[in-house]
Formats: sequence, structure tokens, C-alpha cells
Amino acid sequence: MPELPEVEVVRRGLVSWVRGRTIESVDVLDPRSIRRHALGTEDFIGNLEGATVADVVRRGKFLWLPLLDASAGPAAGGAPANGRPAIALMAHLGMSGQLLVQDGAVPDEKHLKVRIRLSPGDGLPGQLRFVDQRIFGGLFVTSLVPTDDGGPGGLAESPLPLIAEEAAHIARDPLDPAFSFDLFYRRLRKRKTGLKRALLDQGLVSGIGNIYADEALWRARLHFARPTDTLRRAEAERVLGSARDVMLDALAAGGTSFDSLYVNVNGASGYFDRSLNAYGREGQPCQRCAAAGIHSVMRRDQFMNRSSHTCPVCQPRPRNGRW
DNA sequence: CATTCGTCCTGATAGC
DNA sequence: TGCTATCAGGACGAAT
Repeated sequence: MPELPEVEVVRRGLVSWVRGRTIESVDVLDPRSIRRHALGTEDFIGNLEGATVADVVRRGKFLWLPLLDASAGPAAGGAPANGRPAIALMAHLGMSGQLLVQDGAVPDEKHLKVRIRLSPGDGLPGQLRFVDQRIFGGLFVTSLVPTDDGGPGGLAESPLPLIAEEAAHIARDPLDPAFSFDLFYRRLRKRKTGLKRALLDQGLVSGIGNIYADEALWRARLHFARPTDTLRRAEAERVLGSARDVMLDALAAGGTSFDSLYVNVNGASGYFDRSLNAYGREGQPCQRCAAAGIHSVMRRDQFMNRSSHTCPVCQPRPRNGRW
């Protein structure tokens, strides 16, 4: 389940393999994987073929490749005179999406959805492949628009102050140097909802999914149903700091691979799942309580149609909790 | 307006 | 063995 650290691992991997290369041809093997491209398969392919990958940029869990259109100079019309990319290939990995850099001789993956053939590079693999089992993820082409907040964000600031239109509503993430805690806290306090709902809301803070939400809440000793409008500043700082720390740890470990669906661009899994303290630990002792000599068993609750893992001792349920 | 809910999907697994 | 039911969940549009 790719969340921010996993997407960032993919982004870093892609940069060295695809930046500066030209898209020669595209096969859409399953149109469901480009359903967010409203104009259809032909238009999708037409936008990509002949374009050159200028960069690989991320905001939250959205990843995109700004494209330079070689066929369209100022004379061809439609292209920006300053030579800046106007469109991007957008990717979201959803639940099970993978972006793999593969040699063309490698047999098609079972769930290969889109194949992108790249211009020959010096010993570089020839294809970028989008593989997705559950089809919650997808690819589409989108416009690049000016950002109103200084840049796309992420860990590697793009030199271009442009953001993919479909990612413009997404908030900055806790690892982003330009993330504003004050803005986050102000907006959090106005919400009438539970803390985990807020952490999962990509418009408030991005990059956090179910796994890292549970880990951040556990580290901060806060319950998922805690009403956001009662959170003290120190508590909000604690949970945001925990989210940042756990995602930095995961990034250093190459990402989490809980069920082997997530892999980096070379198909290798991260190993952060060995370090999880909450997610998937139902019925096992709470590590923090055990270290303090207290007996406590991690529990799992259904919440928002997904699982939430908490320690009943160090993350007590609030009396006026909001599910 | 803010918030919550239903929907999209497949494969692993449990239970009979 | 082979069937069915259940579960996993990110993001968006619809509903409240």
C-alpha cells in the first residue's frame, strides 16, 4: 500500500532512469488504468508519443512527469514559447500500482496495464511499465498550472513553479520543508471530525495513508477518534512530528512492503514492515507498554471501512470520540 | 459550505 | 476439492 515514503522511493528511482528520455511508443493494455484520462486511449497515447520527460515530481502520493513536446515549437502552436513543459504524465499508485523500469526482453508482468517505450539510453532499460493488480491506481495526462504556494513541494523541489492540475488541491506533506504547521493546526481545529479522518484527508496534510496514520497515532499516544477541535497545539505537534519521523524512518528503510504488492522501480521491496508498531499487530503486545513492564494487547477496530490499530492502555479512547 | 458515504477492483484466505 | 463470503483500502463524486 504505497504511501508517501513508497511513492518517494519510486520517484527517486525514476529520476535517474527516465529523465531526459523521449517516449517512443505507448501500449495501453487495460484502458481501466487510464480511466481518469477523460479523452480516451488515443488522446492519451497521442499526448505522450514524441514527448521528452523533463523531471519526476511528487506531491503527497501523486507523482508526475512533466513533458516537453518536441514536435511542438512556437511554430507548431500550442507550445509555450519559454520551452517549459505544459503537460505532465500523472501517476497514482492507488493500492497496488507499480512503476517498473524494465528491459524489453523481460516477459510481461501478469498485471501489466501500460507499457511506455523510451528512447535508447546508454545501457538503460528500454521500458517504463505500469503494473497494477487492483486497478485503484492509474495514469493520465494533465495540464501543468502555476502553483499558488511556491512550488509542487515534495522532498526534491522542482525548479519549475508548476503543479499538475489534478494535484493542485493536495496539501503539502509533513516531510516538505515548506510544510506549515500553523496552517495545518488552524485548519485542523476548525474541523468537526476525528483525528484519523483528518490525517487521511489529503487536502489537509498529504502523504499519510492507513498504515502511517496508525503508526503516527501510536507514536503520539493519541486515539484515532479524538475530536480534532479539542486537540491542543502540543498534541497536534506530537502527531505531526510522529508522522514525519515514521515516514523518514520508512524512507530510510526503502519503504514498507506489508503484502509484497509495493516495490520500487527495480522490483525490490522495502523492509520497513519489520519496524511497524501498530499496523497489523492485533493481538500482540504493545511494544511501548511491554518495555514499561505493563501488559497490553493491541486491538483492531473497524473505522471508515478500514482497520485501525491501537493500544488500549497508552491510546485510550476519548469519551467524546468521533468515528 | 463541511462532512460522510458509496464506489471502483482483484486475489488471498477462511470456512463449509 | 471447489464453491462462496470476506477483507484489504486511496480518492473522488454523490449524498446529507
